[in-house]
Amino acid sequence: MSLSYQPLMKPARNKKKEQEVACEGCGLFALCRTAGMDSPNSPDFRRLVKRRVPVAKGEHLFRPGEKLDALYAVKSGAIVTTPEEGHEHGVSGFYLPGEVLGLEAMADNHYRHEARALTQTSVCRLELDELGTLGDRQATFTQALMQLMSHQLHQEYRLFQLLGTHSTEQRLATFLLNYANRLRNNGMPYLEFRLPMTRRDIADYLGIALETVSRVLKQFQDRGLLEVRGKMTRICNVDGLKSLAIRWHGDATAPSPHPA
Amino acid sequence: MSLSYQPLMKPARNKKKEQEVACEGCGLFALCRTAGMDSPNSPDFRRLVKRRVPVAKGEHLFRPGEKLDALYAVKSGAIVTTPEEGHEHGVSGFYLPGEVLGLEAMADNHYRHEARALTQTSVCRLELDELGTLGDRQATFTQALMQLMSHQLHQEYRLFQLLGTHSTEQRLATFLLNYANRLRNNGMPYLEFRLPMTRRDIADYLGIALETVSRVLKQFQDRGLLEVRGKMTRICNVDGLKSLAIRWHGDATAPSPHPA
DNA sequence: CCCCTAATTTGATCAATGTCATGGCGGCCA
DNA sequence: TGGCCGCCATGACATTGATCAAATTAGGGG
Repeated sequence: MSLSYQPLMKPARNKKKEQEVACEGCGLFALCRTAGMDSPNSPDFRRLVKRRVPVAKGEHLFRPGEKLDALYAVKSGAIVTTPEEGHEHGVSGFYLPGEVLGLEAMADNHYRHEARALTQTSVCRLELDELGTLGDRQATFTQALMQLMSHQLHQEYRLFQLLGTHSTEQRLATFLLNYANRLRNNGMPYLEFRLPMTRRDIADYLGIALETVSRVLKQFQDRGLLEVRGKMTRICNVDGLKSLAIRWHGDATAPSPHPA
Repeated sequence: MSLSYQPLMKPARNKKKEQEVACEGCGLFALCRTAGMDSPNSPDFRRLVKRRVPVAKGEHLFRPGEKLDALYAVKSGAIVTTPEEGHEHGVSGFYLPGEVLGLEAMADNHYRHEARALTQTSVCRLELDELGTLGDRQATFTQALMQLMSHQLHQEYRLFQLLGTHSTEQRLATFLLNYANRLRNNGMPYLEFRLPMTRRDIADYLGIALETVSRVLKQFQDRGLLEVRGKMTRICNVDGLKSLAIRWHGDATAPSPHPA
């Protein structure tokens, strides 16, 4: 492997400009477009979609049991969700720029999870109350929403396999590749990045002990697959990692979070 | 515990009359109703919904990559699905009467899994090609479909937690309770039942070794929680099992597979 | 009813990984 | 800049559960 690497730096101390995903790469794009994105400043559209709403680190998007009022798409930063009741097994998902939260709430109009910002984050809010104003575009909208849901459903099935059945090494390798690919889907740097969540979050998400996360990362590093310094992470040997990861049906590339 | 139990019998040798779920308990009910169930013999409805299609044991409903043409609801019997590629980690889901298959295929109009009958089974087929004939009921239909998908999405999130993070004992206890509750939702006997899948299927589904399934079941039996004889299973101590299972948000009752 | 095959049970062994304990580092605030 | 607190790394140890091997049982077809 090439040795032109810079050493992994501490994350910049200054206000880092957060990478923001373009609308075209966002899971809500099909919905926004239907909702009138062609004229993003029209009153109709602005009522339906609140763009770039800032969410401070640690702040909540929604909590379990709250009434569903909007779907969210992460624009920059990251969101973590934890399941309803017990904090016992903490983390049900990480949401990166372009990814959509809230779909599972549509069954009964109440959010199921707690959604919290892992860092300074901005999101777009799609106001479901305002759907009535869509008129004859509503059918198209519903169609797009359904595809989005079906897609997310399928993602779940796959993650599901991941967690149930595999070694810690496989889980972590898959997690890292999946993470990298999701960054890449947004046109962000994906071989060197900051993992915004704690080791404990990762451990809970993958269903392993947090010490094991540390150890396996270290081991990956010793094998030259990775460089890790705290939350900063660089993937040095993609193929090596891929060979450890669970074959994600044919390649290790995560599909983009938006359908079609 | 009461001792009025009959010993667990071998499943009857004679053609057992399969328990069939009523339409009202079926996940497709909202869709069928919209599609014109009020006159179930009308040509329109009969074109849209094929009822009680028999599927022989081992026969396939669909295979990965096939074009999505219909949603299925299990009417009696059981279906197992296995993920697309590798038979390596075999089982992604079991579907009991009233439960719906195929939703995850709507993202790109191709089935993702292989769906196979575990026993003599009958299903209802909802023909998606015929949706055009719905006319102005289509919006209602789409709405119901979306709720169904959201619900299933949420189910996935929960299973997900189950598999990732818990001991074999917890997984198996949760699996059994979940199974029992799904039977109960259909008004079927739910404390004594036949598990139609093999130990290997269960093991793959839960992400543990098949020998472990045997051992833990044995151990449950020794503790008086269960009686097991081959595939026949009787839950003797529900509360005991519940105390072992993962707290399935507040109670161990599985929600019915259909929304609202 | 018997036989054959596949499913299941059971036992022995051991590697993987969780748990507990401790020390160090880093980020954040005054 | 210094100190504090929470996150992280690492070591020792315990335990779970996978693997390998083999005996037993069940059930479907002739």
